[in-house]
Amino acid sequence: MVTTVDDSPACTAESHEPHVHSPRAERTRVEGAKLFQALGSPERLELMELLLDREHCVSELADELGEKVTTVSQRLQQLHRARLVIKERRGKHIYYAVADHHVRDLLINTFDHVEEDRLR
Amino acid sequence: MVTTVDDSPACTAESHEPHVHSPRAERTRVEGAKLFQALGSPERLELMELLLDREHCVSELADELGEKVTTVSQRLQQLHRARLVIKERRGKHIYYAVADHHVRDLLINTFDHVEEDRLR
DNA sequence: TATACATTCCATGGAATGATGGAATATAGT
DNA sequence: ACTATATTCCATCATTCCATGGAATGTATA
Repeated sequence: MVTTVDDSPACTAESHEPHVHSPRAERTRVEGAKLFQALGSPERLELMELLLDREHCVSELADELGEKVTTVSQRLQQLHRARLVIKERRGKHIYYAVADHHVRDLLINTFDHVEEDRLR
Repeated sequence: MVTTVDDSPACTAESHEPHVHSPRAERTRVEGAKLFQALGSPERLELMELLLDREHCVSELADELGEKVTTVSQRLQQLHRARLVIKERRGKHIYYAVADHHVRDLLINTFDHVEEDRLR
């Protein structure tokens, strides 16, 4: 059964119900899309997963994943552009970490959701 | 300041701290990535936004957005493959709706997050 | 300042994505 | 069965994405 917010009459072929909609700003969609797009690869999700545990520097992540440093750096920058991670230089290293608890929750909820979806 | 879960010693150039990590299944990342990837475009987000209000049939959405029906249909199928929407045929029309409250929450939280991020 | 190490910048080639038109399928009404 | 409407399927073409190598930048230490 399809769950809807209201139960206004369905559209007909001839004339569709005029739909009053209070849209988010175009910019919200564009930035939201960037955020989702950045999370839309298993490789970058794996980085986020490691960062959920604790901060890591670039070379450490590259080691742990068996990837080239430049590759990992590019991925991290993508996540950083989407404001999903923050970075801080300390000495020779640059440490990346999950940006905030919103992002943390978003990831954990989504992982849980996907895993529980599999049981049904 | 970078917030971390623990405060284990930082990595050094010579030897990185071995990092014990209980990873999610590879499949979780792959499916999670598909979900995020599907949401990773302003056009598809606009569809989801309309569907947050109520269910819509394909032609209705195409009308409302000024897009070709085939284009909208393809976008909807992508969202459907990622289990973000469900569909139901009633007569000549096929109605799409947001899959469940998890998806609804995910979208609303993310939109809010992006909008409030802008204020800082 | 010279050297080593960590990270980023930049250009490139190959793969994946996405919009689109036209054909195919499904459903309802005559 | 025939017609009209709604949606999807399929192939194509242009765009975008992504990993990678090599150069450049930044930092610490001798």
